[in-house]
Amino acid sequence: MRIASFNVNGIGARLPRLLDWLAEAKPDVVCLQEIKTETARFPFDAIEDAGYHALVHGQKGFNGVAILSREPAEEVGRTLAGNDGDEQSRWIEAEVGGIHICGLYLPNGNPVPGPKFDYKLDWMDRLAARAAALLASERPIVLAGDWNVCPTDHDVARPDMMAEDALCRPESRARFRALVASGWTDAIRARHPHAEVYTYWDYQAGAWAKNWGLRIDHLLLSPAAADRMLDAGIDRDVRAGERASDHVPVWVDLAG
DNA sequence: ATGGTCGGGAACCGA
Repeated sequence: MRIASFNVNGIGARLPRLLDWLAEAKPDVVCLQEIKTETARFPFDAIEDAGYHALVHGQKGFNGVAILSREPAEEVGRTLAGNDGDEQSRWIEAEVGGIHICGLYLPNGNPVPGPKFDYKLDWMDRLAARAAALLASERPIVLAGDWNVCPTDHDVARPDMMAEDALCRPESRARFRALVASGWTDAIRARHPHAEVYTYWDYQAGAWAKNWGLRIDHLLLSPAAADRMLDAGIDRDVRAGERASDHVPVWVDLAG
């Protein structure tokens, strides 16, 4: 069972690229981030024609997440507890094929310091609380998405340029590290412990051509899911396509 | 050197 995550950066502009990738990669489940559209405007017909069901938590213009799946998914929720005033569409949870899937789009948090960074750190604390509750279930769980956290300097091409960025700040990294230490497996890093792996290259300044990338899209596995991991990787070639997203898909294969 | 490039949606904001 292949479970993937892909920040498409606008489903409207990216639909042809997404359909190409679905046909080629044939994932069983895909968490999408930054669809940047209202739920009602999601291209359900095109996704269904491609063979996928869709659970969509949209938002006009910004954010927005979805879970695509070959077999129907049962939605569990679309809010991350802990802030009733949070209007941003960044979370969706579902059961698919015996796996508990959480699709997340973690706040960027720039500039630092400021209210956006405070929101990011608070969001990470809320995520940690939900993750702890899920972990206690001892079920196979995947936390999949754009985490907007670059876990270590090994995960960024130009750590000197990014040192003050919210994606690399110690406050962000400490929360990510604590989450992993609480019992989750960072699937990509577990399968590629020493390799240079990036999942995002900025549109600006020729970052792709210079391979100035970041690893910020992650798949965290509960122990029951990690026990079933066969492989994990990224589809790097997607970044080179016409009208590409600035992120590439990441995926994990679980036995069964 | 404070740029450089996208998407959404119609002037900028967010990344």
